[in-house]
This record gives sequence, structure tokens and C-alpha cells, in this order.
Amino acid sequence: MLINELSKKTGLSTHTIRFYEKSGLIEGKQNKAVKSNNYFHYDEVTVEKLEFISDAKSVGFTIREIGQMIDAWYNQKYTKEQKLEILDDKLISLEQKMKEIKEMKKQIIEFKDDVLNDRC
Amino acid sequence: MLINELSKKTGLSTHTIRFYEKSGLIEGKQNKAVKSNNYFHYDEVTVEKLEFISDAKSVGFTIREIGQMIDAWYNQKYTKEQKLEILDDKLISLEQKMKEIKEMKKQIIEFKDDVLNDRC
DNA sequence: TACAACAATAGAGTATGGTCTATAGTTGAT
DNA sequence: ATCAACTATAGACCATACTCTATTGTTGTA
Repeated sequence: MLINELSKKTGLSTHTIRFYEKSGLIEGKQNKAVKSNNYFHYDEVTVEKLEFISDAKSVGFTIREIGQMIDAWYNQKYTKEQKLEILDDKLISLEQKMKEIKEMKKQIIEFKDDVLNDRC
Repeated sequence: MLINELSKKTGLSTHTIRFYEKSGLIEGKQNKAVKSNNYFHYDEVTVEKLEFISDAKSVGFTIREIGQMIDAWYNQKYTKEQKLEILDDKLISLEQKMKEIKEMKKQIIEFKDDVLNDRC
């Protein structure tokens, strides 16, 4: 599919998709047989990747971190051990985020309690 | 205390503290009796606030959101009902973040499983 | 063949959240 | 009195992650 269809499937703008492509997160393929244009073609895996990118972004991962994860899963850039290390690293950082969120929840609940009891 | 001491107590640079002050998150007081300088003085509540700001930032809240929470707790800018609404709103967004993190964990664990079993 | 809708590329512009520099003045110990 | 260490203010600069504009070229339908 071309970028417009990819955009419609993922809900991301063509600008954003091109930005992710420039950032190395996804990669379209140009058909060398066609000489009249240099349009990029995208497959279903790219749709998957973009969905993953959106999810990963909303939990706070940076483009760089997301790139590492994509490389650890879809590409042959790393050895098996390196891949596992990267993914474990990300799992640890998610555990950390969870802990911080739980702490923040506690704190906000305390705030609420203070508001309810006119202690602030 | 002056800004340097505040900086040492919180681990935040004086620049960052001044940035937060400009952003309306904290507020020092100038001693009008002293006419030779216009130094700002900070209290223990400001230390607390800065610690809260650091925690809130690391769970992904924006400066604006953090400002709302601080206003909902420390200030009289909002009614009791508005304060509770703001805090509940933030609790909901934390629940959402938790859900997303759990999903992401699942996905990364699947990735790991694929790596371990040479499925990618 | 005209033309709307699409494509690629380069580069400018925006928002957020800092971070740093320059300047000018103040304080406190020696 | 000197001077290092502090203070305030203004504004420049930076990184991240987009977002938009301008330009040029292509495709497909009427």
C-alpha cells in the first residue's frame, strides 16, 4: 500500500509516518521495476509497527527506545542475547513506571482526602 | 532559604527552579523590609512541591497538569468540587497509564518469547 | 488532455521542557 | 576594600517529537 492508505489504516498523518521513517522506525520499499515514480510501498508489518509505536509512545518510550525494541524484534541488527537484554531492559523500566504511578496514585488520594476534610 | 539551598535540597538546578517558578508551579517571597536586594525566599512547602513536581514529571504529567494539581491542593484558586474533579481526573489518567503499561508489558513479553524461540 | 488527488523531498515552524549565557548587582568572609 | 560566591533578569539555545509549507513530479478518472 502507499502512504495515504497506511495513514488511513493507522490514524497517523503522512507527515508523522514520514517522520518515523526518517527516524528509522519503519521502512517502505521502492519498486525498482517502476521507473516513472519513486513511491514507497508499505506492508502489513508496517501497520503493526506503527500501532506498536503509538502504544509505546503513549507509555512514554522515546523514539530511540522504540527503535531499539523494533530492531530487537523485527530486525537482525542484534544477537539473540542483545535482543533479550534490550527487551528485559524495557520491561524493567515499565516496572519502574508502574511503581511510580502507584506512588503518585497514593499521593493524589491523600490530596483528595485533605481536600475532603478541609485540611488544605 | 535562598534558591541555592533549595537547589541543593531538591537536586534541581537553580535554572530549573526558576523555570518552574516562571511556569507558576512554585512561588518565592521577597522580603520587602530588605531594600538592598530582591532575593526570593523559599519555604519547606516549596521543597515538598518540587519533590512532587519531580515525581509527577516522571509519571508523564505535563507542567500544566502538575500546576493544576498543585493549585488543587495548595491554593484557593478552585472550589472544593473543582479540586476533587481535577484530582479525580488525574487518578483516571493514572489508571489509564497503568492499563497501557500492562498491555505494553504483555507485548514485550511476547516479543521476548519470539526471540527465545527463534520466531523472528 | 485536463485536473484533482496523490507522491517525494527539503526545510521551516511549533510546543514542551528545560539549559545556558550575559549582564548587573549583592553578600559575606578576609 | 577586595573578591569569591551568590542573586535576579532577559533572552538565546537545545533536544524531542512532531507539523506544516513549498516545490516538483505522478497517477488516474472524466
